[in-house]
Amino acid sequence: MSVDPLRDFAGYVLRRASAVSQADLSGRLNGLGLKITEASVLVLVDANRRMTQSEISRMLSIASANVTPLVARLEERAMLQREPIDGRSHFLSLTPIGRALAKKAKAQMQAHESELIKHIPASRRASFLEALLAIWGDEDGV
Amino acid sequence: MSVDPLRDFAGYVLRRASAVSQADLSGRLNGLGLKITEASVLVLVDANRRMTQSEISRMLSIASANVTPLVARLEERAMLQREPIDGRSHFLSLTPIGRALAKKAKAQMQAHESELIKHIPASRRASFLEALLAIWGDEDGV
DNA sequence: TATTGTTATACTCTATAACTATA
DNA sequence: TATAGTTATAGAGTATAACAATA
Repeated sequence: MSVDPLRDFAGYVLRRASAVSQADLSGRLNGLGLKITEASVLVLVDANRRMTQSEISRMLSIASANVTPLVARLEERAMLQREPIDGRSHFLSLTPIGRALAKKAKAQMQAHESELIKHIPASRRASFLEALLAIWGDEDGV
Repeated sequence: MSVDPLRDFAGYVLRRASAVSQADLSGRLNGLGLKITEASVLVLVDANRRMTQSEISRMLSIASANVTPLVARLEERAMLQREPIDGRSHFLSLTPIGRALAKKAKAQMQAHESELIKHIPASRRASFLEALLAIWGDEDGV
């Protein structure tokens, strides 16, 4: 049998765990015809009125150049509307179709979540989440 | 300010933490002219004699179709050698150049690791790693 | 001057199908 | 039949530069 020196690195294990997790979520959302980023945008816009693309860009850390085609595609599919507020910005809102999908997407995220944390003793879930947030939070440092 | 309902999902936070972590490691390896997957292969082959591409494929969960160009590029750059063992398999080994780079890559991974776990209280590191391994491990479930 | 949004482009990683050759 | 490796191709996500319009 072979040795895996990478298993000793939390960074590597984090990467692999994230890949497994994403594959699961991706499969669940596939049934709704949504990619992970698309579902994220729907859930985010559903929870906030008066969101702009630049806010999505900042909150999801997606380069604004990549938000444009993402939002455009959701608009094409009649899930989302754009209402001009000044000459350059638009408020985003969901259509009834978009709201229904956001709800279903969130349900899939919840189901995914349940499967995920099932593998962690209940007493350790809080500190697990805390650790992940600490790593995420230090975006200019880690 | 806007609400972020995604922050409540461990799966989402896991994804974001992994992205931040990978960006850091990627930057460190960039100084060596290596991508994360390339460095992973070098470290893995360095730690094991008689590794084949299919073993790399399984251990790193990289589709064999993607291992071919990855290994080919390392061979082109004189970091790695392939020795035929039967008509279809090859044992991989590092050249002196590859070994030197593997060592440097591992040092960067260690440095990355130190930065990463700095954000987690020492008493919680073990259970954090355990949780990630549990998520990773259940590849046919989560 | 800074911000919003856009276009074009390229890179990294991953995924699948179809194939050859060998065991 | 199963395995090792290859080729071609496509998709998802991310990144940057250059730009127009607006604040």
